[in-house]
Amino acid sequence: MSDLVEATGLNSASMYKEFGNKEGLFENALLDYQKTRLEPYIQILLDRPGMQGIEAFLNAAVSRAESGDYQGCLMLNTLAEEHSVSKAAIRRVENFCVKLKEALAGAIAGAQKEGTVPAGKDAAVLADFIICLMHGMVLYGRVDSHKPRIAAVVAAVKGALIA
Amino acid sequence: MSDLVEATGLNSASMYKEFGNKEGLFENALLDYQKTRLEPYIQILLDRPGMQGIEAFLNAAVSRAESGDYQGCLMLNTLAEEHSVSKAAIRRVENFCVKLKEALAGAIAGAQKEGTVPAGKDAAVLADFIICLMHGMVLYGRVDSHKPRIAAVVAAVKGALIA
DNA sequence: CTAAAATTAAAACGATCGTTTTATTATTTA
DNA sequence: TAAATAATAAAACGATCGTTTTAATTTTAG
Repeated sequence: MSDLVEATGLNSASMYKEFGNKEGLFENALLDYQKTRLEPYIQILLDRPGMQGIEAFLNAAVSRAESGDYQGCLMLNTLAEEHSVSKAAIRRVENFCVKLKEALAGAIAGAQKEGTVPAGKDAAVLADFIICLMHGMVLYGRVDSHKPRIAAVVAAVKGALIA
Repeated sequence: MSDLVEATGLNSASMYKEFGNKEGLFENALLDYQKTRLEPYIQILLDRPGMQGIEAFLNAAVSRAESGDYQGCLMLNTLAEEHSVSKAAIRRVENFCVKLKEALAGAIAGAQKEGTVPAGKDAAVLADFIICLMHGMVLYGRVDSHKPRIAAVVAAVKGALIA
């Protein structure tokens, strides 16, 4: 909170009046982050539910992670530090993951209708696989710069989809 | 520290005498965890550097994660909560990941000599891919029970290896 | 312009945390 | 057994943290 007071120039009393407490403020920030930063990526999948949308989604996520000012994903960092955030914040992460998984599974199902993904595959399993890899990139990416790894991982995702 | 005093029945002064401070104690615990809990899995890869060893490694990791008393991996949870542990602890995680990656890449190279993995693949990239997925399972597994997912992810790993 | 409401700065609060100290008790060593 | 060493319980420390209060200042409304 003292960091926020310093960084925002706001008064602590003002923030407590607006958000109730530290947890409320964080939950509010996390929701805003989801709506403004993350849901546009989901929208790509909803707008183009097929292989084209999936590729656009992956490319957008990758170029985001590769951009110079990328500081990490607030949503997944919240999950990583699960035990020091509120239950409501974790529920928000879960809610987001479900949303993403549904959008991805829908796009994969669309790709199956197009014929770009084999019909025999389970779209939900593939979606989980992709999300699992994205989580892995967040966590394993902390070990050292994951930038050289991203391309290989994306290639693996596409390979898993079409193989 | 107060939790440890309660849980161990030891005196705080004794712990400070033995380990210096909280960080030192944690680093010691993490090293012990690596040596006793994690390195046996690496040893599987070193003992049998081929597809057989890789499968044994994956099966061991999976059955560990699926066992009822599994509480999560201290090594990867340390990475997840990066900002609240010491730099030395993070260095330990990095050191471990490098060790694991080398063992995995060596086993994959062995599998390539056997012919069970296509010779054209980059063993280091495949190793990174597997480790990335394991990290993902740790993090994404927090969203809800990942047990139903594990089998699918392992299948994806094997598919990526032999495809 | 004046009164009410909101915002601010700054201090203070109680709680917790990592750590140290003190005095006592148990263990080892010679 | 006596002396030295180690371990213990318990209190106390300074620092930090989330939060509230107080009093002054600014903004808004009538």
